[in-house]
Amino acid sequence: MERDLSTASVGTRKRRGEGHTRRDEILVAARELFLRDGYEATTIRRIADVVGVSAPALYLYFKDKDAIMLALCDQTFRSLNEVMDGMEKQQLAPIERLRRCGTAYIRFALEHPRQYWLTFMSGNTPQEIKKRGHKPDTQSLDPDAPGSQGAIAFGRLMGIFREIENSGFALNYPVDTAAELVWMCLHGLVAAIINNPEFPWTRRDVLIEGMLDLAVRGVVKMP
Amino acid sequence: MERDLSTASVGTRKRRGEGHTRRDEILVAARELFLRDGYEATTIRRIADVVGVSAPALYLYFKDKDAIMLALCDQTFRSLNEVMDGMEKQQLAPIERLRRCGTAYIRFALEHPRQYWLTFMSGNTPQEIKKRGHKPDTQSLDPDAPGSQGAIAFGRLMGIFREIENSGFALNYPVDTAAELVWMCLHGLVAAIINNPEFPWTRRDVLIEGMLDLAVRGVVKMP
DNA sequence: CAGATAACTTAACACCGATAAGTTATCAAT
DNA sequence: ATTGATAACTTATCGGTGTTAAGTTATCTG
Repeated sequence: MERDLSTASVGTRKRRGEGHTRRDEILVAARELFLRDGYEATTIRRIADVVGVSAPALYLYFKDKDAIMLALCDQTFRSLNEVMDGMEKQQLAPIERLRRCGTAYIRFALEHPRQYWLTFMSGNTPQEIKKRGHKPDTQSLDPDAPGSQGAIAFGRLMGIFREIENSGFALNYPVDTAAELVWMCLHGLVAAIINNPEFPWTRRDVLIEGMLDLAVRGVVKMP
Repeated sequence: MERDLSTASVGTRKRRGEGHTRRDEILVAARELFLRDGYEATTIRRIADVVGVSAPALYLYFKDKDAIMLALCDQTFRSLNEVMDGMEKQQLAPIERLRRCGTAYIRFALEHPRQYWLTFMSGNTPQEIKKRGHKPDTQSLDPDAPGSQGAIAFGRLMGIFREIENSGFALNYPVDTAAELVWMCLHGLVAAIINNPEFPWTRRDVLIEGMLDLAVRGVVKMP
């Protein structure tokens, strides 16, 4: 019924050193299925079917189902970080940068709701992310450690607030508090939408713009 | 190892008209297990064990596992609504009422974090809650219909904004959008704290007060 | 050509939510 | 007091899940 996710050259066993290519095939298949059918409905066996391999074979490359999801999250957030990188290279007034980064953050979350849910809302967030403080020493994180990309993205958002402070804007709160409040606003928006996608929210773009206005206006003292 | 959730008089079959008491027993047991072990780890069989009946017996009282969850969510909402009711009886300036309701909401969430998580953040919220619209005509809802309590709670929030508008304040957004934005702010705050309790947040009371300020100031046009 | 071993498969386990079909206790009416 | 209906259950089972153990096969190295 949906056997169109077929991979080229099925039934072939990988040669000696080529296991990692199979790993990549698994990730490609898993991403497709997770996005199409959701986490619960995507089973190990189905992923294996698409790859063209038996179910236990996946355990050669991943510890368990969650590890596959985690790897996908990392890939996803890596791309968010690239977007943020691009934003950081542009020369912008810091407030404008905040708005754009906020928009990018929200957009990204809404475009990858499951990954966002898993890394920021599941409560199963790997401890490495949780314990690692914010003011997160972006440099000190191993960017290849699974689960670290989410923390890096988060840290980058926080960095913008330091920049705002350094460029002489008056804030209604200490930077830390301001950053936390604004992030909580953005997170609240995407969390609500992601968790209740069928809810008849008012127009999404209005909500996004409104929340950004509300957050910036609430935190930055406007002259 | 944890057989201390035992119900009094196990092994007894209910008399003819008393099925509903069994239903309540199931809900008590389910709540305890869901809160302690989470949604996935709480199985039909385990609930049945605690209640002291066989697993299929639960299907006499609930359509499926989600229906149990739905009933529990409703109970939680109901108690939140009772708190809100108390707030509505006091005569207050509408903006002050908004602030107090917000505070009550946050306090409720932080005092019952697991229940809050289960109801608002688990992602397992049954579909009936999701589908039910807001703009909910509070009167026209049957408060006993499963899933209606959430809509009632939301409707109450919108009512406050209508009240604010009627008493001569201008809003930056239509009432429904305003209500959504403010709720998202509050939800973002409690969601962040609940999900990352170990995170080195700045002072909690400052965050709460700050978020309320930010939300009210962002939505109500101040003269 | 002979191990060694990476890359797999088959079989199975313990569990899950859910259903079908049978059983038992309790009631109302005779 | 007996009967019959039926509410309140139980047992057996289904098709599925994630995961593991143990065996197989193909490829590379010496």
